[in-house]
Amino acid sequence: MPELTEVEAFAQAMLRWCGGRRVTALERLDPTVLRTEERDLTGMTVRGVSRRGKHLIVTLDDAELMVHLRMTGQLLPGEGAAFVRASLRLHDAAPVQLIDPRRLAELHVLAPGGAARRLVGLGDEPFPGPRPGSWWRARLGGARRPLKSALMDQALVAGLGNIAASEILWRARLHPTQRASELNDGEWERLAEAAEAFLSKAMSTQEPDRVVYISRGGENPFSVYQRARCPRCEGPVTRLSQQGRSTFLCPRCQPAPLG
DNA sequence: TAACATGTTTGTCG
DNA sequence: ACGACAAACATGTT
Repeated sequence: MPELTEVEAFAQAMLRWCGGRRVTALERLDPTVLRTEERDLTGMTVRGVSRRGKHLIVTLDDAELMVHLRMTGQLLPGEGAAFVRASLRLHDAAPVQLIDPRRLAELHVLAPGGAARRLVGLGDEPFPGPRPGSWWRARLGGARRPLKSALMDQALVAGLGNIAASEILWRARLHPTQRASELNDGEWERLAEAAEAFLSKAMSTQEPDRVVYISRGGENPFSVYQRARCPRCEGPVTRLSQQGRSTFLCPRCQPAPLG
């Protein structure tokens, strides 16, 4: 479900759902998602919610709750949803459910400062932007890997996933297999503008309290991801495989690099 | 039914 | 050190 913009939307929603509330219990309905438990949250008040890459961090009086939703995790206030793996019960507010059919999500209850310690090595934040072309060049330009692979490397830039990478490259008219180290300054600038445009548009699409990405049977909000035709040139969208993941591109708009 | 899935980690090999 | 690849995690969707 989530990449940077969805986690950001979840973080903002979490602040509305839990901000200033006192925790009455952290219910663990499935033992696999609760990976770390260094504190008992009972009685603590939620002081803030933030995001770092694809990690969501809830700050409490004497603890931090760090969540990674991985592929299929979601957060939703209420009770009785399908696939609830944990539930944060609150005083005078609906509980917040961690939902994850696939059970790959991670929940860490850490001592203060624990999240930052665990996130050492995570790359810099592209959002909120804008970031200039030189910013992207400084972080990705040393990689001789395909540009898409570098974009998704969380140690270089934090938060971009498989969909964002395809969408940003399409907007920038850059080919996914192009070596990152071979981009020129104009191409870095195009990447910078495309990233800013994609991230701000994806954020503006999010509705308060209804964080949605690709919804089953719903509209596809993307330009190339799982699309048949390029909305810019009407040409066919093609798919290739990189790092075992599908990359979508418009070969007309994103010409393959020479050599 | 087999292939695929918005993510990350670990191990292997070049 | 860098990078490509496969498998693993565990299960729903197409």
